[in-house]
Amino acid sequence: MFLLMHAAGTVEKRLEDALGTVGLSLAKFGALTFLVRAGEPLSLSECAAKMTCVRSNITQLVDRLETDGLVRRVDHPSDRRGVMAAATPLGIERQAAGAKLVDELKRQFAKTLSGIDRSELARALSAIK
Amino acid sequence: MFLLMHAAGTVEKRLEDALGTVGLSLAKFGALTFLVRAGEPLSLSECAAKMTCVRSNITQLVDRLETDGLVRRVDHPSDRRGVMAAATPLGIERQAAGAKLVDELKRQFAKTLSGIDRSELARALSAIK
DNA sequence: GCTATATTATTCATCTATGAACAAAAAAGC
DNA sequence: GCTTTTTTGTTCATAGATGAATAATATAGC
Repeated sequence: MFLLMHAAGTVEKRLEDALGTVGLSLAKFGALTFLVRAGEPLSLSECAAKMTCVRSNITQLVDRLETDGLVRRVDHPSDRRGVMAAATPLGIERQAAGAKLVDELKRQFAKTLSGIDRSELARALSAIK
Repeated sequence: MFLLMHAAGTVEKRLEDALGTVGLSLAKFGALTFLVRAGEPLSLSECAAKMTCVRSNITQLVDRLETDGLVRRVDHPSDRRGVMAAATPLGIERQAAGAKLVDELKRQFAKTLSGIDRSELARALSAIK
């Protein structure tokens, strides 16, 4: 159990370190990826739902992304309460750079697990609910 | 890779929830466990080293544990800079309660993985460095 | 149509974690 | 012995996450 948590922590740290070289954190990269993939502005509530976190977290995350110039807030067209977030061109670019690094890590990760039955591993991890 | 992180997150949340019922967090339980097992006051630097975290983190964690009455600070006998932390009787009690819950979760965890070759899983997770 | 209830984003307080800067004290170097 | 360096704990700023409380606006109920 603790081995699992430790392994995940190691992977997470690697991800953070890699993303750090392009000025991103895992949280920022995650949010940015959702926005880029959506291709259109998403309401902050949608973001929170998709990223399974609390709305106040998104508020702050978008604050930081906006400060970085990677995301901008847009008024919701029909709901005056609503605020939407959209990736800026710089945000799209940065996300792509991050995705490249993440893919590279995925390859390394697969290599590390070369001697292992990966579908079995996936089955084990999926069983944890 | 993300499956691994997600599984770990799930386990962690379960741990936090369980420990929450006795007024502990994973961080507090971890620190408390070190202190209880040591059986004697440990310097904050030792704590940081053993828990592989930064000293300022320990300062704050011990602050909170002290507020909870689970730990108390003791002057270092020979080094006037030094501060040591010791578990209080209440801290020892609380740690035991937490340990019980953690053991229960371990059992559940093992059960969840009943159809799986656990030594193989351990090997896979250990390979991640 | 107007009131009661929901939802939306924000703010605030808290927890956990990191790293930089700092003051006090110990250890090394000479 | 006295200076330099290192170590020790704290504080502060920052990031990330949660949950409670709040104000503004939508939506439901009647």
